[in-house]
Amino acid sequence: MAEAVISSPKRDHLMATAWRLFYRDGYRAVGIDTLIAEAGVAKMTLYNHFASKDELIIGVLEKRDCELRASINDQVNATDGSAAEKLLSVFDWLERWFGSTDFNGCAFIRALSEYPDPRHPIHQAAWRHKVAMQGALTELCSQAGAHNPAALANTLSLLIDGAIVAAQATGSTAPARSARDTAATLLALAVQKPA
Amino acid sequence: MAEAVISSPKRDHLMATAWRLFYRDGYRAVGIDTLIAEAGVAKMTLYNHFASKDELIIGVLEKRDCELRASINDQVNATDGSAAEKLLSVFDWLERWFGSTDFNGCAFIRALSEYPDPRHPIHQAAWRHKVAMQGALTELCSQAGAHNPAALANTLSLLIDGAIVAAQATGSTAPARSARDTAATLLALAVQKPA
DNA sequence: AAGAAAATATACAGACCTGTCTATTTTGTG
DNA sequence: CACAAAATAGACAGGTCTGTATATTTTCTT
Repeated sequence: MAEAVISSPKRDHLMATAWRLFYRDGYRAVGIDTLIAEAGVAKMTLYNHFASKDELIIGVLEKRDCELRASINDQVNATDGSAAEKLLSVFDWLERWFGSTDFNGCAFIRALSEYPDPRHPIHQAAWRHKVAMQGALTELCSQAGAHNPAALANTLSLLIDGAIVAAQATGSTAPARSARDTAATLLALAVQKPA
Repeated sequence: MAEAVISSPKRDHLMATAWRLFYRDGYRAVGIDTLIAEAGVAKMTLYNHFASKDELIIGVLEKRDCELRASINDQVNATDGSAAEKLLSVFDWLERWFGSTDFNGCAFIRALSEYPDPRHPIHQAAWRHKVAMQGALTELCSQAGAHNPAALANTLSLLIDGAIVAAQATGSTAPARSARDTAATLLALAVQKPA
């Protein structure tokens, strides 16, 4: 018995294919027929695992949210040195991401773009990811000794999202370096000064 | 004779309606039939003025690019005070924008999101806007006395785009304030120090 | 008022969209 | 082996999509 239904090979394979196509081409741009053809799966298999395309998109985003945060966490844990160095290593992670061959911007920013209505469940799923990321960043800022960790995390979030957009627009990894340098400056100020 | 075709009432009206719908709902989400119904115009009128939906989108983006830069320019010129204050007034402009009822994120970031292929003409039109904005920002940074105006403008761009994304995700104007505060700090450092 | 240009309504092509239904085959388990 | 669950192919419904064709009417200019 054990939980059942929560995971199955077909379902996982469907989610992996969906992620790849949605991230490459966009959510509205990829149709169900394209998706199942690429996954090599019958249409009813998809609709037995997901109630609708929107549910599939939300599932993909939630899975990506988990993986992303786990990956960043690994990077931080693998970084030796001070809490400040750990925090800044997030920007090294960014730089590697920007340089990867399939980098195509942030799936969550793109979801916000394609589903701008705040009441739309996909919009909300993307928003939840942003909140979770801010929370993780705040924790890192706190450990790095910032006097106002939430405020610093908030500002670093702006830098990160801005860098992602710039990297997507230009195809360069340089924005990660700019963001990292600025983050280092801001962190130094946030540790010494209360505001 | 005089130039002809470059502007006409129908064409302008079509572009205005297209802008409103595309910005509200997304580029792929709005169909031609919806568009012409909303504009109260025959389909052939649209296709006599624009070769395709993509051309219409590009036209809308280019018009928006002009208007946006003109609006920011007005804000800067209307701001009395030092060059630094003029530069920072861009963030006041942002805050007003975020607070406007029809704010829905950045049309260009959303275009990048929906048309991720760098070879796509819509993607390229959005990219051109980003370049133009950086140029204008660099000029302002230079006048404000930054030792490396391009570098500062680059960083401020990250803050601005990050703030736009955050404002879109949360529906709050607060990111403009965070970005402004950080910009003020960075500007002060960039004026006194060479790097 | 006459002729040219622009805009109109309408139908159409051909493709794609999400989601459902059914009947059959495969797969996994006791 | 036998039974049940899962996956399959394929058709189908009812829309929507972009773009074209055509024939008519309106608008502008001279």
